[in-house]
Amino acid sequence: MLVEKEDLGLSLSLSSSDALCPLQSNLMPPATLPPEQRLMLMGGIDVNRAPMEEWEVEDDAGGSSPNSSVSNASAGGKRGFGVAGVFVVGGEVVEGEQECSRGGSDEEDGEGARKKLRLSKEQSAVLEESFKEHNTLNPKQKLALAKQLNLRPRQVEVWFQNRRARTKLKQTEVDCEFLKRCCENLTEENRRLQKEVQELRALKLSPHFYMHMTPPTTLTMCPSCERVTPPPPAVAGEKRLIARPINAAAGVAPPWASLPLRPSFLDAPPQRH
DNA sequence: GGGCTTACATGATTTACTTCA
DNA sequence: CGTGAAGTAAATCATGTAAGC
Repeated sequence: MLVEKEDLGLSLSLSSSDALCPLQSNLMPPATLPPEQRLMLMGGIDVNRAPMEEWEVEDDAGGSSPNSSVSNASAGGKRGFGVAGVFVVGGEVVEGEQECSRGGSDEEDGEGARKKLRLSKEQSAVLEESFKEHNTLNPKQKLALAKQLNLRPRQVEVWFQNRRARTKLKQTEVDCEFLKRCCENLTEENRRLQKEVQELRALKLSPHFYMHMTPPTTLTMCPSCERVTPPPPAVAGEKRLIARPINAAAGVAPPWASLPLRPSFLDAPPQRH
């Protein structure tokens, strides 16, 4: 869904703008407005509305690890949880309680099958904002957010897990693109330098080479950057071999010049809490 | 216009691992 | 040091939606 890509700023396609701004991929603004179509489909109704009592009880420990399955939605079969409220089923608004279970389970096909929960625009926006502030949640924050959004803490937790995973995936693609471009530029640079070496060798074999060569004393090298400062401008008509900074010839930019800002792999690894 | 297929987005689950008390 | 709980990443599944035919 194209529009929802924008919602999360998580388009996995590597558009040129993505490649140019890799470090901002995590900071994409949340979508201000999802499509009207979606709004119509959702009917402006929060399909995930769940009674507060459910999660307030089930998340008593403040944590809901996927492995502590007794406390989460996977209890009782592969997945199953009741959601009371208003639902959109087959395009119709249905009111009441919906038994939510894995669609693939044997006993749940047909009308009783769980509709996939979709977070509302507002819920997604709040989660996005929260994710921008901190991409992990402590139990307190999780509970507060769940309460604010009328979701179960487990849903908030899952949302953050998925968001982290997909952000990382996106960043990995950006990093990959960065390295690819780096490789391409270095290959090009290598090709250019080899050509230059060939030309110099050809010149060296030429009998006039030393006559046209600038005395080495006119070249000064910066000790820090190891670049050679060119001598004063040549007299008009005079041809000289001039040492110059790499890539200064032919207006060739250095390999890194056209690359985006620091990719994520140059940053320090994230600290675990 | 409706049905079918396909691709994609995304919520949810499972498993393995790490950290910490 | 061994153990269990908690948290997370990674892989994967399942479902809803849009687009193309």
